[in-house]
Amino acid sequence: MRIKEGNKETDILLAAIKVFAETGYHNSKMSKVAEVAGVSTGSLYVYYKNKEQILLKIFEDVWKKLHDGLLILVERNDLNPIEKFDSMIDMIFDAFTESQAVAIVIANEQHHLQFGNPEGFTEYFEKFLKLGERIVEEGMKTEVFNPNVDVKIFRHFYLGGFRELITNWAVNNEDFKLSKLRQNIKFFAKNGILNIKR
Amino acid sequence: MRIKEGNKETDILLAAIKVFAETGYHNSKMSKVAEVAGVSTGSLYVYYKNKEQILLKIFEDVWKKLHDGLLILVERNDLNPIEKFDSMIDMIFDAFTESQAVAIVIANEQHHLQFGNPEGFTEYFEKFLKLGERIVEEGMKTEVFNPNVDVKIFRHFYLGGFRELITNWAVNNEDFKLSKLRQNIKFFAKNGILNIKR
Amino acid sequence: MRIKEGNKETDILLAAIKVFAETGYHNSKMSKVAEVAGVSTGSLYVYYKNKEQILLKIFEDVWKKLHDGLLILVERNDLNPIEKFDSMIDMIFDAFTESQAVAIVIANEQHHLQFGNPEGFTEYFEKFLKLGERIVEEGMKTEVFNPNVDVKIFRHFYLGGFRELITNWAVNNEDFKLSKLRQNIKFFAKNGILNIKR
Amino acid sequence: MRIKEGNKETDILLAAIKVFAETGYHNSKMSKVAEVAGVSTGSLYVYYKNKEQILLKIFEDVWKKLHDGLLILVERNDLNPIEKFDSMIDMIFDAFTESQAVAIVIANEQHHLQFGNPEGFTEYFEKFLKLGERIVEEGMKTEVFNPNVDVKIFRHFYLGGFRELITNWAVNNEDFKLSKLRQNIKFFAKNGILNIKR
DNA sequence: GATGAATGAGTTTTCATTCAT
DNA sequence: GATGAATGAAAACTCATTCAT
Repeated sequence: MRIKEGNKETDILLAAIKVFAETGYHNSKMSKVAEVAGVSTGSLYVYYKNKEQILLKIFEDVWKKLHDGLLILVERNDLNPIEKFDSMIDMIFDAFTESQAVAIVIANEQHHLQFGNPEGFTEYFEKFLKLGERIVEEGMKTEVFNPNVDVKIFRHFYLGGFRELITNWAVNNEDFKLSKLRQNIKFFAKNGILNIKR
Repeated sequence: MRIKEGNKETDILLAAIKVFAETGYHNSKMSKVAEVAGVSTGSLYVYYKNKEQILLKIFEDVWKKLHDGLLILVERNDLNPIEKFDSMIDMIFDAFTESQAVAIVIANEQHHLQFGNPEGFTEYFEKFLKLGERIVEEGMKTEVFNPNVDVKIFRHFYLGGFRELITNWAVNNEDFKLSKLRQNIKFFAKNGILNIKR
Repeated sequence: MRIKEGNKETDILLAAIKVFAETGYHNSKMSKVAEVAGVSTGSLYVYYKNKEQILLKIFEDVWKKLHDGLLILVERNDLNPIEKFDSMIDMIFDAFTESQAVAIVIANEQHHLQFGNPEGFTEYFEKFLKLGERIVEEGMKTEVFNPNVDVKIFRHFYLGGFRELITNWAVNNEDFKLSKLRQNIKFFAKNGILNIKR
Repeated sequence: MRIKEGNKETDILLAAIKVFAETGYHNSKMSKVAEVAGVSTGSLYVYYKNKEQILLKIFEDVWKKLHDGLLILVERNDLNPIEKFDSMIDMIFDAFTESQAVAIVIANEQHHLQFGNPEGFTEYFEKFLKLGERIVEEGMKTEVFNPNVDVKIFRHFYLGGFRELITNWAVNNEDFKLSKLRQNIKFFAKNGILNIKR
């Protein structure tokens, strides 16, 4: 019997992330996940009810981590809204650049999962978005952010932009330098493309 | 449920868009596409080599149309870069809001297709992006757009934002008014979120 | 492509009866049913939704046939209750001795199916029993049958006896001569139920 | 849900009877048996070689007990054949009504086991039947039972009737009163077999 | 003896694709 | 070109059984 140093539940999750990122969820075989995890196919089902539950767990972990981080950020009194906004972007940035594979899986499967499985999809995603909105709304109150902007539209827009960018980085990571990416994203979000002289 | 235009090739494509949008490409059955198109399953294979070719054709059509439109726009002499930029956004906006089903399919399957099938994926997508870059670069030369911005990063970012927004509109179309959406997108792209007094 | 003279739906059913009788429903593989039927496994699912539906169809056919036959018998005016009772026994007898395999399947799987699947189980079984009760009750009215007997108990008892006997015949058919079996069953049944004045 | 008698071997057997009766042998999981017995799955295999052996043990116990009881009955000199016959029916009746779960398991699985596993099946069943035959044959010699009846046919018939009735009682026990059932069965049996001079 | 995590062979079912008509 | 019955490879999932602890 094979003895792994690690924890099987985690091994399986990491293997699934890798395999799903490489082949896409629907084209990934459970047998491949088992092989990469170094366990039998049966063991997959000891830890996860089925294939979809593994995918849902990947999302749960990511969005919970981001949610928890953002929750702390939101409640800090020592930062002004712009600083919070920048920190938020850093946080998301770090979360997705930490693992390219996770970034790819999130980018590829979020829609399928979110809209095809509304009940099962992690609550943390929506909560995370709400926290992001709060930061923006705080900034609107102090008028550092434009109060005429629709927050919901803004959040979708920037999250989508973010996601696209990170995925492209994850797939073709030689194309972008991360530091430049991070800097550009912050700049776009705040200033747009117009060349305003200030 | 039957979509009947008289032309089988088109009927099949429209049926596929509808079915793929509803169920997702991987969960859609060819037999369902045939049923909706009002043809036999055998006929599907008279007009398309296989399931994936139908999906590729959907993308080909969308991106070719956008590319062709943008090509004309780029070469107009009567518009300044900002006007061209606005027109470009309108064009993309119209393309995706014309058919919610197409918008959903594009949003859901672009990654799978683009990265899982690099050879077969339509050349018009990349060409379309290049044309968009040209408009931005023109604006940079005349310094109405910020020349320090990385064009590639910018294009991914805004396209991603766009996509996310449109998909959410397509899925939950009661949430957003299209006119407001269009106006907000233009505004974000150009001005960002900061409340600059000008 | 194999061309069978017969009808595939019937071929599959006959094959299933044979295989289920030999191995028992739960130990029978669909691949074996397909092989015996001379079709591919896929074809099984063209004609039947799943394995259980095949089993249910076997029961449906048997009990419907018996029900339909008994319905005609019940309504005949030219026979007295004893004659009807004898004819009923002949009818059941013929139905089960016609195909040993069917007899075995019925004997082995009726309980599982009937109590494990109350909604899906054929209505004809219960209707058939009701018709049998009517014949007995008619005989009770004219007092050729003992009116103190509980008809429901009687019907279960004799049907169970019948079933057991036929199954044993089907499995070990050298042990019993059919004619003797038939004669004995009639004798038991009537001498048990007849209201003999002593 | 836990059945705890202190003796693991017995706990497991009782749990298996309960689970097999509820779900049917083939649909019952060993893990469920272990859970109900309040032991680990591993312990199941300490006391029984495999799943089938548990089932066989259930049958062994029932038929051995009936055999042993009938053996004593057969050899009594103080009872005439009719009294022995009545006592036999009471004995069988008591055995099966004592535990509804056992009755259901016997009814559902006897055929599978008996014919699918002729070597492993308990010898006591056949011995029990032989003893029953002896009682009937004794009665035939003294001509209280009809000597023209085939004893083997008779035994199958009445045992089958019995089984069917008891199972229906076990599944739907509100339908029949046990005392009435017992009385009816005795009546059917005797009035079918008695050699009445008319 | 007791445990229960791990196994992996085994089975049903699905569905894109084919091809004889 | 049009059909749709037939195919069969593929894959998710199950669960009795084992065995290191």
